[in-house]
Amino acid sequence: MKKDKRPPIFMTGRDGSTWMPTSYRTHTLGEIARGGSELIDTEVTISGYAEAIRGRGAICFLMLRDGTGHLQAFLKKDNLDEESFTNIQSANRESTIQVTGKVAQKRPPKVKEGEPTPAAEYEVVASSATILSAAEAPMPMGVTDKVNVELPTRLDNRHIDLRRSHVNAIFQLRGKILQYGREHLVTEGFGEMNSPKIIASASEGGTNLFPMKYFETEAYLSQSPQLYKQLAILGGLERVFEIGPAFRAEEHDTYRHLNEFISFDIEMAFANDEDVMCVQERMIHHIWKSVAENDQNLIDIINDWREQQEPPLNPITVDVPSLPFPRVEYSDAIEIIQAAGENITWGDDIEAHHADMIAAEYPGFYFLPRWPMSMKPFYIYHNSDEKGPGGGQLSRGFDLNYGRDEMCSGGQREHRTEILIENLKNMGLNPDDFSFYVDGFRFGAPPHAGWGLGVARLLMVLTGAGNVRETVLFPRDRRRCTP
RNA sequence: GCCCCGAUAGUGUAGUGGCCUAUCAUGAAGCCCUGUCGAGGCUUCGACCCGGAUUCAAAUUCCGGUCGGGGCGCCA
Repeated sequence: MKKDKRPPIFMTGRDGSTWMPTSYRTHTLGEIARGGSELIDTEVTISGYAEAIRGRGAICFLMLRDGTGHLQAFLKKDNLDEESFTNIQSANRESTIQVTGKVAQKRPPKVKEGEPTPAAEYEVVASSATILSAAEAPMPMGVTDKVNVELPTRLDNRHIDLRRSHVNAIFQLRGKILQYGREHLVTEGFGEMNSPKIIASASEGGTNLFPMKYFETEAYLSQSPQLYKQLAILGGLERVFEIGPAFRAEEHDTYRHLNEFISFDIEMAFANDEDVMCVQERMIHHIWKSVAENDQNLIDIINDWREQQEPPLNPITVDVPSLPFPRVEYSDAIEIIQAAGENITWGDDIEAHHADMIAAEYPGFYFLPRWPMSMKPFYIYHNSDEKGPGGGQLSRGFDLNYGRDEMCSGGQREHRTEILIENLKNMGLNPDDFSFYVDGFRFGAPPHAGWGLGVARLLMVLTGAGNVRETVLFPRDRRRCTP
């Protein structure tokens, strides 16, 4: 490609980041669209997807889209060779096209008398143009068409669905959530780790695992990094986090469950449940605050789309939650649900429709600490003097909810070996099966706590998505294993 | 595992036994116009999931199948 004559100025990416010019473009579309006045008469090379190709005469308007925005290229038959002109003019939408030409201000549209003239817009007047890759027609689904496309069709064609601005924005925001989350944990001294996803046995019990063949023996896909995070803590890493997949072989089919999901986990030594709840609320606060400060453009893109729906959806807003988040202890939650007229007793699970009742009093994020020990896994800690109203043993396990939906569960972990073994027995598990884990506690173990947060569910809250499949690029559910 | 629901052009839909040679939008093909502005105008193309049954007549009713959707249960 043509070498840019500019000194090394960097392209501007979509979020103010610097993108180095590449062999296929000297500028991004967003850069020219936003900073066109500085670039007038500059020769540029741009590349993108053809979003609309209009004009069948001696002129052609080519609307291009790349990862940073949209820009029109103006092609005039006289200005470039006839073959390229004809090819572009008859190209299908979504073909990828490269254009070289000079930046110019667009001719202002005709406005009715009395109406204000719109802000100046820019375009590239093509001197040459090439189809990099021709798109076939028709598309399996439209990118800019106004027809609604159903989720299964979108997921079957996710690579095309992702070209739609609001879908693209959701996944850019996902990256931001992880970035800001990491950023925050690092400032609190956490280090990133990875645990194995191939495991020899059910690490916790309680959920169905996907069996797999590991050479000659049977193995499973990991349901959670839980036990390995703890082993890292026992080994003295003090503060760790992991962002990685978890697999559950449950045949559920709801808007919030998937069989493969990304869990954002932490584990922290010399800490209890309250300590790690504080880490979590500070982290979520940091994520929301950072999105509000830096990424309103992505929220705006989603809102543009929501406004165009029929009927229009309410705009989403990034409301930075105030600290601390409410703590609604399990026993109090049961009372709230009972007061709402529901037949529930201490020891019952709090289901989604129950959570609605709590959410009515505590909109937004709230913690549900101090669940009954009987409802929590064997590795959750308890103080024997902490009892519920009927005398039931309380645990130091907690959930984080947003509205009706569980975002996270966590707790202080049992670090006392004898009690750990007792818990396993009480829950009908054989301690011998967990020796690799239990033995870790025999040689000194710090009290510790941690949690696991569903990234896609958090992204649902941030983007207003009504289905977790919206916030996972290639979701794996009961029926879907492709693409 | 349980309970509902659905399947019509590439996409999204209308359709409740004959008016269906199947609606509309979007799309695609072509033409006209045009420095266009989610451009506009005209023409054309393109579909009833599969098998069986009822009926003079089935996209429409019934049975079976396949595929899919929603909810619940289950689920650190």
